[in-house]
Amino acid sequence: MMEWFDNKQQQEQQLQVQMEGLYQRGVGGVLNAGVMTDEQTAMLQKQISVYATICEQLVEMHKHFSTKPHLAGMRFANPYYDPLVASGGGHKISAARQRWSPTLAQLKILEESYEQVRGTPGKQRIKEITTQLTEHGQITETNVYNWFQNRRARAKRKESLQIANTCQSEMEAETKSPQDEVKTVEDSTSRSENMFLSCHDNMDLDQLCKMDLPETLCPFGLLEQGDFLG
Amino acid sequence: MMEWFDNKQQQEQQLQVQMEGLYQRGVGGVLNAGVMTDEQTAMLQKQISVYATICEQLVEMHKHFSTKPHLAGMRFANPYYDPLVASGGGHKISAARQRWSPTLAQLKILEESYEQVRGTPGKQRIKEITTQLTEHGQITETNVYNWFQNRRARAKRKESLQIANTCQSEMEAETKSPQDEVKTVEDSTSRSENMFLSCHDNMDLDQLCKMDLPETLCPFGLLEQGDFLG
DNA sequence: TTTTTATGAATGAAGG
DNA sequence: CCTTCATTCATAAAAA
Repeated sequence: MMEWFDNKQQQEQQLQVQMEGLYQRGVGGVLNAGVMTDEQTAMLQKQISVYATICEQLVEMHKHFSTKPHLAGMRFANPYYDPLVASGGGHKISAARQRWSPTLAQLKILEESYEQVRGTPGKQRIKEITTQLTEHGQITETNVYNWFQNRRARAKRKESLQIANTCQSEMEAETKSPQDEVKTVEDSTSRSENMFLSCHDNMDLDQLCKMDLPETLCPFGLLEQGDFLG
Repeated sequence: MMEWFDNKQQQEQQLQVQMEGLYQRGVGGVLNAGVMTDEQTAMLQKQISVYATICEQLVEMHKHFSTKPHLAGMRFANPYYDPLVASGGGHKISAARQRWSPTLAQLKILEESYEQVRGTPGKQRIKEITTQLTEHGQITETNVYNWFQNRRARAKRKESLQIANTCQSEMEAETKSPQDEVKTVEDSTSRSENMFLSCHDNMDLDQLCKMDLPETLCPFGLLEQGDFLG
């Protein structure tokens, strides 16, 4: 793992050096009658190939997500997400997306409603509550629906966790039931596990490479699948 | 901010690895050219700029992508189907995921099929699609069936909510309670639609073009917005 | 800051 | 078909 990183840095340096000659000629926007060595040319080819390959993936992803109806329709519902509008300033996209969060007044009503109808929220009931909560802030039926879903699910989970813990306490440190272990570490494990897996996800390119794409982007051809493994 | 940088470096590492692979393989064709004309060099610079710019976007996109195994492909979430692991022999990482999740290629096909047949796919059609999708990853007919069921149901629900929500937003635009300040950001425009946005929206290519990124990848600098057309 | 927690939201699957 | 549940993802808020 570490030697791989060092190797990477070494290559980066090498790449940097090779680029310098080119860069000097290219500064200022006007090209002098410079001559590139074979090495430099090869380096450029490699770089373009790499870029092209990754770009092909990006194009596919973008195409794919653009064809999602619910996403496509959403884009123009919010001016901030409209490319034509958003291009005005150097805004950050991340700042724009903000998930709903109940106000204190809303939360109070929600909790009361949850106590009343312990079981099913009911579709009509959702509408009622939503209408009521609208007076205390922005809210949608989806928000209410999700809130009840999560509220019930997490109450249930907490309860089962409680039982599991008491059982475990009674048994002391004798034998740990596999069930307890699963439930205890469930949430905390998921994140780190995903982080670990994400490293592999970076190299999950074969699926994307299978998709047919125009070859106009790169004159040197695209990378083969085996090339990613080194 | 910091996590973005880390992710960026991670992506760079991946890039280097890919380049290394290419380097070892060697690039045929133009390698022995020797001298390039200014026109060719300019073309190369332009091309690299284009690729680098898009790749920078990919880096940003990766931040959202890498933590979603179900989008990147389930085979890495399930070691059994990972070629790298499976071919390596008895090398288990952890308990495999129990729930099916479509790979990116599968999703693409599914969405296309969904667009084609708006109604119920039919048992025979399901079989066809399943067979087709098998080439892109582990999948069963039940998975396909469920996917279509959910896809249809949620599209329907979202549509109805969409209408109700826009009407609600219009009515709320005039009477804004001070409680809303908690949720509102710098833009005064009503954006209750944000609640419906998924993380996929961050991957919008148009949006990613707006982001400012370091110039480490490309020695010729990144393209401006208008440069994509030329 | 960085890490942890709480929670809104997305989604595969099951029940009716 | 529709609803509901269980799990997971992602992020805002809180803690360290």
